[in-house]
Amino acid sequence: MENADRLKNILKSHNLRITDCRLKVIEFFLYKETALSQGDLESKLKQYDRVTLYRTLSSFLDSGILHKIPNAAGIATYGLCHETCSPDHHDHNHIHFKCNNCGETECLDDKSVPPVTLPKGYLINAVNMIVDGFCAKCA
Amino acid sequence: MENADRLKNILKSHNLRITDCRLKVIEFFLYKETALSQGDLESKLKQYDRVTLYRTLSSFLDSGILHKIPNAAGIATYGLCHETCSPDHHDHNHIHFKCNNCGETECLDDKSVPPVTLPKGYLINAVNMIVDGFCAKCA
DNA sequence: TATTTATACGCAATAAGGTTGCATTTATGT
DNA sequence: ACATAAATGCAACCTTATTGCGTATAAATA
Repeated sequence: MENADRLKNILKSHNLRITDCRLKVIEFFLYKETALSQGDLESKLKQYDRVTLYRTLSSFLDSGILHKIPNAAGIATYGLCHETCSPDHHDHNHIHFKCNNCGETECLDDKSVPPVTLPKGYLINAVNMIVDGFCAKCA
Repeated sequence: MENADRLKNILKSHNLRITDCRLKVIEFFLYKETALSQGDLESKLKQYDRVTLYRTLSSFLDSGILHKIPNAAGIATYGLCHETCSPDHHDHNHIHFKCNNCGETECLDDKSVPPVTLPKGYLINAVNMIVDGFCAKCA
């Protein structure tokens, strides 16, 4: 099946070994289309150890498959990167949206973050925008 | 001393009892002028129990003295609210800046978040912007 | 000012998230 | 098929987050 090949190619292109756990995690992200925390993975992929999932997320973060999404809850959440991201260069300019009803966080890939200026002397590395409210399904 | 009165008035105006711990916590926020986590408070205000500090932060959050600042680290951090904030209505439109060198997060009260538009069907409650890079001191 | 009472505090305990070390298993290059 | 570097699972530990409960105390009231 070509879908399986697609998943494998994502790993290959990021120089990661192909393992069941990694394939399942990527598949889950692609299926959900929302930001996920380690807890989300643990409850859905019970066949894998907490630590394995933790290290899977870490390796995906390092290799540019996932990016961390800031939130106020104090729980690390992750979103899928664009194809254009690599370990040394993340290129994210989209808005993150958190729904206060269903609790899901999603990457609005079509919505780019407006330019900002900072006070004199500040150097900008990256800009993150998190909007909360009600998503299209919950509004 | 009038400074003490200022601190007490902040508590009074938010309908909170005046206690040593609460005064010290507010004083610390005013002094630091940066966002703080519970861990920051614990290491500086060792005379109070962790739980007391935890509940102090909670009550300040509920009463509108503090607001939570999203971050990618997975640790809850808090910033002082404007005078205009109340329990039922937070009015924040400033940019948060996280320095990748000194690690401090600050509220750039003078810098307002640019307006954003979302896809059809979305309802916006609040917009949070976190910029990271190097602050004026570390650049 | 003394008394009452609702609230805050400190301690103990627990849950959950995050992280590391190590022995075993497995993916992949030869 | 074999060798080896990497991934996994388990145990363990640390930090942060959170609740219950008895005691202490701020502030309302008499």
